[in-house]
Formats: sequence, C-alpha cells, structure tokens
Amino acid sequence: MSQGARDRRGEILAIAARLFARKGYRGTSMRDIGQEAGVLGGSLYHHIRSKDALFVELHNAALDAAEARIVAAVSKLDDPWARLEAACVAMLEIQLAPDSLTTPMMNDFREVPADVRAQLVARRDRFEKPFRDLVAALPLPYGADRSVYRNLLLAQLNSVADWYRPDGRLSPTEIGRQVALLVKGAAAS
Amino acid sequence: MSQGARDRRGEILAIAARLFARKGYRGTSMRDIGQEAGVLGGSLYHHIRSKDALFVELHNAALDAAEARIVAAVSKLDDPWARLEAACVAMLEIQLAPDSLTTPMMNDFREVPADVRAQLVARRDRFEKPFRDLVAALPLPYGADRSVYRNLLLAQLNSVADWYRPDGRLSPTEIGRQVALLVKGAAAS
DNA sequence: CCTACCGATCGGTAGG
DNA sequence: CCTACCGATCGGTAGG
Repeated sequence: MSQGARDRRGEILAIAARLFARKGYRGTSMRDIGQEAGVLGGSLYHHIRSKDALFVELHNAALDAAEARIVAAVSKLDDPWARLEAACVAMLEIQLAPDSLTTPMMNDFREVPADVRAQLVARRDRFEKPFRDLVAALPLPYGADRSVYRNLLLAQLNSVADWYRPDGRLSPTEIGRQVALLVKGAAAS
Repeated sequence: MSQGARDRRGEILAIAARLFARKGYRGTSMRDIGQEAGVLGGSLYHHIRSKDALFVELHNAALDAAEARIVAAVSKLDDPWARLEAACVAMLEIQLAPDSLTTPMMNDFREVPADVRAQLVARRDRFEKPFRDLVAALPLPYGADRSVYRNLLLAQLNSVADWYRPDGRLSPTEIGRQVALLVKGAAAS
C-alpha cells in the first residue's frame, strides 16, 4: 500500500470516528462519511470492507490507545489512590481531547447489530480490567461492593463527554481529579 | 374515545416504551412495534400521530411519573443527606422496575432528529431541577464543584440500568443506597 | 385494522 | 474514484 493510500485511509478513519462519536452508529451513513471525505459513499469500499468492520476497527483502536496510556500513567505510581486518580485523569484527557481519533462516545451498544455488539462488549470487558485491578487494590471499608463501586466509577468517567464544555471552568485533568476525589471520599467515610 | 380504544392505546404505548428502551429510537421501527401489538406498522397511525410524537410522549410521561415519585419520597424528610438518599432510591426503583412504562433508558439523544432532541433536553433539564436543589442543600466542603458533583451523581443513577442484573446480589433499593453513600462519603472527606 | 402503495434512504456492488 | 444500480427497509398515507 502506497504512502498516499495509507494517509487517505487514515483521513477516512478520522472522519468516520468523529461522525460516529457525534451522531452514533445508525445516525451516521456511509454517504455522510463520504461527503465529508469528498467522495461518494460507495467509493469508501475501496478502503474498508463494511460499515460494521469500520466501526469495530475504530472502537478497538480507541480502546487500545486509551488502555496503553492509562497503564503507562499508572505504572509510575505505588499508592493505590494515586494510581486510581492517575487513571481517571488519563482517561478523561483522552476522551475529551478535541480532535483525536480516540474520542469514543461509542457506547452505542444498543444501536449496533448483535454480532458487532458481541465484539464491542468483549473488547470493553478487557479494557476494564485495569480498573478492576485498581479497585481491587483499594482499601475500601467492609461492606462496600467493589463490583458496584467499579461500575459507578466507570459510569462517571464515561458520562463526562456528554456534559463537558471545552470552554467551561474545569479542564479534563481537573474533572478527572474530582472523580477520583469523589470515589475516594466514599472509602474514607 | 371508548374504553377499549383507550386501553388499546395504552397497550401500544407500553410496547413502544419497552422496545425503545431495549433497542433505541432508531433501532425500533414502527413495524417492530406493530408486530408486537399484533398489527401492521401502518395501523398504528390510528392511535398516534408520528413516531417522533410517540417518543416524546413516552419520554415526558416517564419523566413526569419519576419526578412525582421522587418529589414525594423526598418531601417527608428534612436532613439533606437523607433527602438525597431517598431521591436516589426512588429513582432507581422506578428505572429498574421490570415492566413499567416508566422504564426509560431514553438517553438516546444523539439518535433523534434535532427538533425532537430539543424537546427531550428541555424536559430533562426540568427533571433535574429537584436534584439541583438537593445538591444545593448539601454541606459540601469548600472547593467542591456542585455542578460537576450533580452531573456525576446523575451519571451514576442513569448508568445502573446498563449493568443491573435482576438476579444479582443487590436490589434497586440497595444500589440506590450505595450511590448515596458514595457521593456522601465524598463530602465527608 | 388491512391492502397497497409512496418517496426516501440505507449498505453494498459491478463495471469501468 | 464515479456511474448506475440492487434489494431491503424506513416513516407515513389513501382508501376502504
């Protein structure tokens, strides 16, 4: 594959990622993607196999990149709470970056065909493993349900992209710290 | 309108609510709704004006019922933390009830036409007012951002329907208490 | 509530 | 990368 073709494919992936993030899987047609790329919808099939495969590829690439950055951010630290905070900050810095291909918002699991959904769920479960480990290492009080705790933590992180305003008072980093602070306080009470 | 017709309409609304909750707005066709109701898709238009209007009606009815129950649950209490906990418990009991028309999961804002979305957002903003008031009354530590705090709280409540298992260890009531405990601990730290 | 249909849009393909 | 098209499906309607 030539350099130009590889770049072209990357452009198309970036465009598709942005549209999927903004309008969802079903709300984004191949013709929409083609229009932003300056070609007709059918022409995209020279670069991709199907809409499903495109979506799965983007989803996996986003989670790969996010997971690598989170693991790296955490590895330098020892204290369990510091590690959790670093993971929250890293995740939000990735998820709220304005232009990256990694911007997911791909929690559209209900919008997607069943066989695609199975792949997304499997990849997401692997993605959540670092968080399971982080939460497992926390000194939570007796009676706290670590499974519920982890789900509530991830729900907070995933929600931020829905209400975050780039021109707001708080940066992604600061919001990440607030999330960590919130779930940390719970353990201290 | 006759008694039979009113019941029939209610049946159709309940079916539509369940399908929208499970498959999303775009993932649910009028023909899908018709099939579960035992009629063809076109026949539904004797009872409703349009798919958009049906969705908005269901969404508003769900939020009306939820808001009324939450306000009632809270009104008997004085302590700000007890009021917050009661609101969390009431919200989850409603949202996780297996069969009610009130089961939303209608956070599909991205799936919906722009003019419909504007209506849903406006109604949701009103719905969140009790939570704004509840959070405003909390004795949070200096430096806590009440707006972020409220968003994170609502994110937790809205997420539960995605991972709750009816046969799991915790009941909706117990999960509601865990959410309240988590956000309360944050203030105590 | 059905039959029979409308115009629009979808993912995808053949052939150049 | 385009032209020209495919079969399927969509929300919705007329007329009974």
